[in-house]
Amino acid sequence: MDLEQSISALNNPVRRQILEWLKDRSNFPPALPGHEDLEGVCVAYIQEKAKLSQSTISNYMGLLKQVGFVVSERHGQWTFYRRDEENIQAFFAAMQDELLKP
Amino acid sequence: MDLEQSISALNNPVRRQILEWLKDRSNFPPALPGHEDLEGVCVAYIQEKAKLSQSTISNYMGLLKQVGFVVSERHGQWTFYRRDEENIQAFFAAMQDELLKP
DNA sequence: ACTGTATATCGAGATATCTCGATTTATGGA
DNA sequence: TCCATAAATCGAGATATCTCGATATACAGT
Repeated sequence: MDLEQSISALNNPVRRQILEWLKDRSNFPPALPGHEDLEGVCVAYIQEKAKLSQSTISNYMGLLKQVGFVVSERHGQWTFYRRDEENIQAFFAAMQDELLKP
Repeated sequence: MDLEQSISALNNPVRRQILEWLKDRSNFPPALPGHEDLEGVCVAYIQEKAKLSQSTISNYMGLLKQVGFVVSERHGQWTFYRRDEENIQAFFAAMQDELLKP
């Protein structure tokens, strides 16, 4: 749990927005045939919604993954990203521990 | 409550450290004669502890004030800063509202 | 093996943040 | 009024972040 990097990862409105979107799979288009039972969302769907370049979104997802806010799973040519609720909560716990009194 | 700016303000280890220090007045030297009953800590004390330049710390305190994490009170030539617990908690509430599921 | 699609990585220009020293402003005391 | 001290503001160089297009890699189907 690297607070420094975690805060940095959240210090960007699009990355925060992506984390919000990932709360609910239905924020994205339906899964392609064969992907129905896979958790997570592929990069292309996220990119389409965020309207930033593919490389930017891939980079963003890498950052979010690095600090543990999301996990990725590769299936064929697709990488599926989903939130890691436990780590997100751990971040809040650490943050509050540092910043809230006492 | 501007989340964007608030996160930005926290995206710096020294500023977070200052907020931690301000939890407890005893992290700083004793108040000067005449200041004993004033809440908060003057910029010079914070600067001394943070070991950064006067202008940097003044700037930092300005940022923290702008997002409401601290309030300032002027007494003579001194500006005393102290935490605004209510706003800090409001920040966490907003943050959790945006980032925690559901 | 070849082609096409999805993602990751690289390199770079534009923009923002960090931090400083110098200067300015505000205040208090002699 | 003049000087000293505390804090705020200004201007700038160094460093980091943002975001892109181009390229590389991984995989699937023909």
